[in-house]
Amino acid sequence: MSYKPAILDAATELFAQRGFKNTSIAAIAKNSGAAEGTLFHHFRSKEDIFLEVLKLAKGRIIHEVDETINAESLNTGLDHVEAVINTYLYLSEKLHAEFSLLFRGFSYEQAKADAAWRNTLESIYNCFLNALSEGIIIGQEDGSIAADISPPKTAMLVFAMINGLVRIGNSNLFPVDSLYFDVIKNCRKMLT
Amino acid sequence: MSYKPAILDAATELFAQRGFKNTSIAAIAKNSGAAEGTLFHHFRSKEDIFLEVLKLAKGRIIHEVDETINAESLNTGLDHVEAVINTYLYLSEKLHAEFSLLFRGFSYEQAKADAAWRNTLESIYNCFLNALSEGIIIGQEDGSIAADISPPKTAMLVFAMINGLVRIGNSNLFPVDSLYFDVIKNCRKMLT
DNA sequence: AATTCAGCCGAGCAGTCACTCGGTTTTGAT
DNA sequence: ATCAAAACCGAGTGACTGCTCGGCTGAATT
Repeated sequence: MSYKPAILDAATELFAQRGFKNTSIAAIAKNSGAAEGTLFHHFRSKEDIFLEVLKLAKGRIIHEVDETINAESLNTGLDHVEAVINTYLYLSEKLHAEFSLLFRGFSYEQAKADAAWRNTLESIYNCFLNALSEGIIIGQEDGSIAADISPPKTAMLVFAMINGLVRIGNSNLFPVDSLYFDVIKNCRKMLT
Repeated sequence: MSYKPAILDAATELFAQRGFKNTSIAAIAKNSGAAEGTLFHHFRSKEDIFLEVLKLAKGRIIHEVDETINAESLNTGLDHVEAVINTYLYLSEKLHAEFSLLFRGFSYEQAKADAAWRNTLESIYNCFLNALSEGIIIGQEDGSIAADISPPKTAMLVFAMINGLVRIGNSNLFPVDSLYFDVIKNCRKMLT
């Protein structure tokens, strides 16, 4: 048995809670049960650990999105879009640590200089953006969504709203749980 | 003359660009022209510097909002809401450093345990949220905005969208400048 | 039994950090 | 000119950091 999974689990939780700079190798070692030296047997550097953690998060998020959206029987394109929104809000709680990771600035700093980071982040965002965009196109074909809107642009605006809302909730300044129903209502207004 | 303003200027820029943990006292000293010891003559700690920087940002943002919104001659409540949105998008570029500060996680961590931090952040957010809310109420009275929506809830959703959009732009993953016009269009759909 | 090697350990290293402190210089009121 | 306070300086300190390295362990292979 290897400590690798335990290290990644501990690192996921700590990076999500405290961020990259505030998480020490010593803390990951302690929380995973491994010795400090063991971390560097499995990973090249602390940044390497974060990247692996982010890639795992990407896998989990994309897997859940595929699972949830494809499982539902969706009649119209509008239903499709609403299912994506609900999935995002649902996952922000179910995969709380993974989403918190995405709210940390460190990954975006890395993405500016490193393609591996950039690709991983883009994959996660595109997973939602493309699903929204496709839903809008389907809706425009079946008439449930207005024909005069741009699918990618509107997808980005819908995503900005739900992403912004969850981020505000994550900051603990204002409660946003009670707004989850209103999000759907307002998006419907934007789309029809 | 005191180095205090130069220190706050340098710190604002550095904290905005690199974040709290990645900005060293040495760097602030160098960029401001003061010696390290001088920083601790004017401020109790590095965190104290950030808090003062944040309070300055709060003052600048609130001042600009008052200036910009009150200067315009607004006919309807809907015009009022749109003016707030435009102001937010405009200020996110004009006060770029101050807004970047708000996209850094550090302040929100501090806000969890310290009322001074929490109050400062809440003031900035409420400055926009209240302006949006008031605009919606005026609009409901003059008929330019639908009567069946909740002003504070809808204000929060509009804010989540514009805040989310600017944050996505700030992350450098997707370009969002071309969406600024669509934001207004979609908000109008939500409100009427 | 012998060999091998991935996994594991933790003391130690070199570097960085926020902050202190004893002192000098500048300022401004009398 | 005197003097006290405020401003300023920068070498030094102790705590912490990511990471290395030489050696130990145990299971699999031959």
